[in-house]
Amino acid sequence: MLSKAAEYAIRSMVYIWMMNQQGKRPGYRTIATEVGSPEHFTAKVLQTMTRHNLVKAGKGRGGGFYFEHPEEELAVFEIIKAIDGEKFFSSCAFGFENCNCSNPCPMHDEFKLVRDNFSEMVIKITVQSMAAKIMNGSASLNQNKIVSPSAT
Amino acid sequence: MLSKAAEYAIRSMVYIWMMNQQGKRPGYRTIATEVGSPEHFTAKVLQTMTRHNLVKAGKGRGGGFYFEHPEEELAVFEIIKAIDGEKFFSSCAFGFENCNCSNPCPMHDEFKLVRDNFSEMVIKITVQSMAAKIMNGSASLNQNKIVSPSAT
DNA sequence: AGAATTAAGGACAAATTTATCCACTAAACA
DNA sequence: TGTTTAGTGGATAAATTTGTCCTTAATTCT
Repeated sequence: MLSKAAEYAIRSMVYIWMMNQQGKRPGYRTIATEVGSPEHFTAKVLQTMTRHNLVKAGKGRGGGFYFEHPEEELAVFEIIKAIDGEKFFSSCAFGFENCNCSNPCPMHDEFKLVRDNFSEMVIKITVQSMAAKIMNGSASLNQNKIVSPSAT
Repeated sequence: MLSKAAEYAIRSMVYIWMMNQQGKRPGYRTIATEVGSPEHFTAKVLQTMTRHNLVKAGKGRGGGFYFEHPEEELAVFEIIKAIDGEKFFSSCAFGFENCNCSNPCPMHDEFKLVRDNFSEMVIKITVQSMAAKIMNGSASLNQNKIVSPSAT
């Protein structure tokens, strides 16, 4: 499971990208509200994003977050690495510090498959591909925003 | 990534099973030393195991931990569930509380594959299958116990 | 029964992650 | 230049996970 920080980062980045498409640069308050994350913690997480140059931040009036090159695909992989480092992609289910083929834990081979599977997934999924799903209605950005047709 | 508690639990259970095969019932002190986990925390983790009836504990002299039915395969799945609950098997990478096919997050389909992959893995891997690997030398129980042929 | 041994359980402490607050800086605009 | 707006960075707090300690209960052996 990803950390809360990583989850918020991913959601925020998708939201920023979508708003940029509409010519808007959302601030962290708006972002937090829209993706359903704690405001100040989201600000911190976005600082990490800007420090890693995954997104730009403009200060002052008319500022907010934006992608310098929105057409360049940004993989979830990069976001996770910026927040949590590489640990997800090299961790051992048995808890070995240095689990590898030459000194494997008893789950190494099998767990490596799962891990590599996960890596492939987060490399393949991008901010753009997620935004596309949200925009065509096949996925949502914020769970609290369910549009129930039979709501009272 | 699993919690430390889950990692220690898995390692401990394999160790207990292997010692039982030799007619021994290790105590938590021995277990902690042998699997390289913090002594008292390991005791706590083993309490969880006994409460879930995954292993038995005998008090007093000659006591220690043991499997009542060592021939019954015990999947890692059961150990993880006892420690961390089901969250690993239903969690959402995007952070949705209730992510499902009818209201999916933008990573749902892909992440579900990874998750199911992981579930299959931990159902397939058992205490016995891991012990077998350790006993035939194709895996180790404790990373610090590397037997280097060229050691000084 | 008494001593020794071993797990159980509760209280507590340290470390990490998650979350909040505030003073500061940079930018835009009047 | 001054005011407003918006991100930055440091300090702090709350919550959770990880780890320790100590007393009690159960069991065995003498």
